[in-house]
Amino acid sequence: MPKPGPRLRLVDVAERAGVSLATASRALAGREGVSEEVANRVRQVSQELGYVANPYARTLAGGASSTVGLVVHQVDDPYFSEIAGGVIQVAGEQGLLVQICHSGRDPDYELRQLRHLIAQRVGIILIAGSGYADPRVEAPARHELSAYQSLGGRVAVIGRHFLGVDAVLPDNTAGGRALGEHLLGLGHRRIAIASATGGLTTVLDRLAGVAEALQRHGLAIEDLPVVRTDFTRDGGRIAAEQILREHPDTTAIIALNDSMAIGVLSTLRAHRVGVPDRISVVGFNDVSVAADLAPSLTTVRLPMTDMGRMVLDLALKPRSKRPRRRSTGHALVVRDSTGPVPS
Amino acid sequence: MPKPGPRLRLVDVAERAGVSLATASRALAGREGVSEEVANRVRQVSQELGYVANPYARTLAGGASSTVGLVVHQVDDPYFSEIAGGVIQVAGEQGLLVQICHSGRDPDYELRQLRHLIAQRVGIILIAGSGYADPRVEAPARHELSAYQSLGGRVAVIGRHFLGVDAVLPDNTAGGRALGEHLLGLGHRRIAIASATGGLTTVLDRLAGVAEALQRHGLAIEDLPVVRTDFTRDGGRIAAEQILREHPDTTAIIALNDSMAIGVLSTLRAHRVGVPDRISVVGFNDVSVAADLAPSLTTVRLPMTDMGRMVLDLALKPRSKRPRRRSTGHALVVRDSTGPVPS
DNA sequence: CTGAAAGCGCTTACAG
DNA sequence: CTGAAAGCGCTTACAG
Repeated sequence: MPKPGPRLRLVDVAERAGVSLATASRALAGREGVSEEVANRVRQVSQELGYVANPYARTLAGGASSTVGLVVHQVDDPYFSEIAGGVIQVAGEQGLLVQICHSGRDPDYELRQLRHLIAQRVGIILIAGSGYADPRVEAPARHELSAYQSLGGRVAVIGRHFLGVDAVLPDNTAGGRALGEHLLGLGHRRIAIASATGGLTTVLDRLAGVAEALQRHGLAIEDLPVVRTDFTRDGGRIAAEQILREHPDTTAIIALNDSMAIGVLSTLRAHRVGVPDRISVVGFNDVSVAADLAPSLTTVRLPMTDMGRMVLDLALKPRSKRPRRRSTGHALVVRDSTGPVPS
Repeated sequence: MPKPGPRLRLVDVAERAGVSLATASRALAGREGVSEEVANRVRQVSQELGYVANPYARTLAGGASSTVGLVVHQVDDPYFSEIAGGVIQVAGEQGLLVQICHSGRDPDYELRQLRHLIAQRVGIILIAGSGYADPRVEAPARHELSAYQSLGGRVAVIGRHFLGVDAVLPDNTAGGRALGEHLLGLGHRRIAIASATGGLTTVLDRLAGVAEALQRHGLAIEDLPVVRTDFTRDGGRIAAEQILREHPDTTAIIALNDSMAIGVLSTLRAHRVGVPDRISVVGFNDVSVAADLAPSLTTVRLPMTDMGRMVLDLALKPRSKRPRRRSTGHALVVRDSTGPVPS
């Protein structure tokens, strides 16, 4: 493994500016106790020389760590890559670097990644993946992160976690309700749900929203087929196959995210089932390709890029007494994959 | 910005193992000059205590930097997010952390990111975006990187660059040829090309491949309409609109990547132009959604995830006298978006 | 407001 | 094979 080489140091800047190391350090850090005049001179010299502090030395000496660790389930899932895009934007504006790692939707692996990030002394940790419905699953991570925070680390998450930290909360329940209302409004009653494993709060919340909508129409979600696979296109395919097989009279399928919806559409196409003529399909998230599918996908839009920006913004604020919460808002986007129930 | 807190230090491990700091350091680094017995004891103690070296101290002291910087045009472009996925996999296996930054397809911005990465003293720099056809565009980056390498940094890239570094070369020309042959074999002659700006080597190489195929059939690419927009869905839409307007007799459209092809398909659908009945469409890359479009997309598959793995593998090897080159291979994937020329 | 000095936690010549 | 010591490039009390 290579090592970084010699470069311009702070002493060089200090010498050129005719001040001591300490003064140069204070001037560049923008700390108090340096006359405006001297501070300006130092900054100017630093500029001219193109000085950039060695982050290893700075951090070791007790200064700020300028890197943020971002944990996603999988970067090549568009939901996460859009979030990552938002995080990277803000980081770029702030001169921070973003380290991305995968959790692979596995709490143990995620814990290991967290520990690695902490051991690497990143200054900020962002978790973008869904929380787990069972608080015990997150207990080890919670402890790890609270120790990290008590040492000055900052943590913020996307989704409903049991981590006791600042959070950006996607409008999952309201979005689920909107989807349910939309389909019910079109007359659908035989609705099937392509869901991911029940262990995730994202899944529970979206389902809860759907259940609310059903309830208003005197229906119970318990009476609907809910097929649990996972949040991928393959998961959607498997779910659709099962729904077609076991519930052939289904007129609408709610996929709990767009990837699954894509898999559902693909399977329906393979079976020559017309969408939305025979079955309407909805997704969740509005990943950018959703508009370009055929038929284009009715879904709930979550502002993923903004969510990425928001979560880093939260972490950039000093820690508050009680965890902050920010809701994302959502929008039902009606496209061509839904239509009135076939008569 | 938070600072990392106190943690287990190497002295603690050394004390517990009853050896000096120096010996402990050598033992854990696996260097020579420590008896097997002592080394094992130190490693064991380190394990038990869960010691992880402070990377800032280690790097500052002249040790290895264990972070790799990855520059992509845009993480939320599936081509790049799949590559990033591969890089992150290998990094995870090696205990390395990956810092991702955007170049935004802007050479100046890219240069700034590169400088930032170098200033941050990452040990490895990976560039995933296309090279520029004009070597002068990359000259500043080339100088920056060669200084970086002479100080021990490692660099590897994906694509045809003028950077004098190890490279993974996507099979762009051969892929373009395959696409051309496929369409020509189906009888198409009035082929239009939805291309990105000519400044990128990726574009030139893919076009060169198409040109070769045409030539074998006695045709010249100069006689075909080549619309230059950019490598996005919107670029594809704009190109398709222009092609429909100015070359209404076109029977096949080659989009130079899948994102553009998605835009092309979307526009053709909006105009109720049958695919492939009236116009065949092909893309390039085979991003995962390509198989799920309607109609599913005929395209050239590039092993993006593997490319990510390969490029980091290259960088992990010691620098060689002359830059290494690895070709990726490709595969023509024929799906439903192409068919015989309409009679 | 400014500077000399200690210290952050490692690695690596330099002695032995 | 092993250890004492210097040094990496910063920041931050501590004096003045």
